[in-house]
Amino acid sequence: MNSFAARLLAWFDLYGRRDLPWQHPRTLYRVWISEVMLQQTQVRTVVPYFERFVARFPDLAALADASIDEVLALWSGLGYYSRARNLHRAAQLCRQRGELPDRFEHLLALPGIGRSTAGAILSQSLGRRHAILDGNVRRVLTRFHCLDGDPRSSENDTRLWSLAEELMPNERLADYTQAIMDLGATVCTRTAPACGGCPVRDDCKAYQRGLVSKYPMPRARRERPLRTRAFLWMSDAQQRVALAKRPAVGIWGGLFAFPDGDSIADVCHALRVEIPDGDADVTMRHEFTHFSLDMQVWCVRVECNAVEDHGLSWFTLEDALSLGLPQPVRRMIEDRL
DNA sequence: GAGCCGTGGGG
DNA sequence: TCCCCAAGGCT
Repeated sequence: MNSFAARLLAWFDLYGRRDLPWQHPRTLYRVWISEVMLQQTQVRTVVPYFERFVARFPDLAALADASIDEVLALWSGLGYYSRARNLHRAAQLCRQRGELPDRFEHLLALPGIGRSTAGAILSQSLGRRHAILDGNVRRVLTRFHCLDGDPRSSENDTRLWSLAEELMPNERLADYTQAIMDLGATVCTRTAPACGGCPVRDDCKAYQRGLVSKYPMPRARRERPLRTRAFLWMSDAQQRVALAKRPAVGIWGGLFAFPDGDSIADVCHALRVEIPDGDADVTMRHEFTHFSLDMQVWCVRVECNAVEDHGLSWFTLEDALSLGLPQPVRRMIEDRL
């Protein structure tokens, strides 16, 4: 075994994380769910979602047989909702077999599973020898080799994948995969890395050169445009709220939200509702990765039979909270309760 | 291949 | 307040 892997595994035996919920039991299905939830999402955020999800869908058949609305409801608040739709689709594709495929190429062919996630699933659940390249590994190896430039560039991407493959041992692959992620998450952190506790610092080029804080170099930054969108919160006499299911593609795909449009006049015209006077009753800024959204919300009282047949459904506020809702919509409804 | 897709937390 | 980005993948 190469010394990198040996030192990392020895460190893992002392300091690695072994109490994560998807490690007990560490089945193909549960690791799959966890890996998809963990895409671009921190462990702390995922844990409660994972617990609820596998309690409701304990196996692949349960997930495949569920409705997409129920799947999205359990995903509500976690973000990147195409992950939930892909998870559901993949479960249905594997429904007849009753289990996920255990071959890398077949796993990779499923929606929502890329090279890194396929490798993580097989190495962690079955101990197969596949590398991963997530944000943690990317940061660790970028420092270890002092890779210059944007760590997400295609050039560095190719380098990092081959480095990840080279450093991989031939045994204890489940532990190794967990170990290199744990190192990135707990020692080789983005800010204030704890190099004093790093098992491979003697061979780390950035540490040797005193340049740990310089790596990874900043990504090419792109500006975040501001968009404005009008939302209409309609209440009827029983305090119920009208929500529309959003199209599957685009932001908040498949979730329930207040009907929206470029302007409040557009929204009201489409619903044949009288346009309210004045400015929005509530304005809130919601931040996405690639744009900021000013949500302008007008609240109106209407008779529910006046706006039916426009793809809207009426819910009590309590019932609405059990739907798949965008987080800001959930917050607004919670505040009103 | 560059843009799209959520949300939360740290500094 | 603002910037960064986290167990990435899809188009």
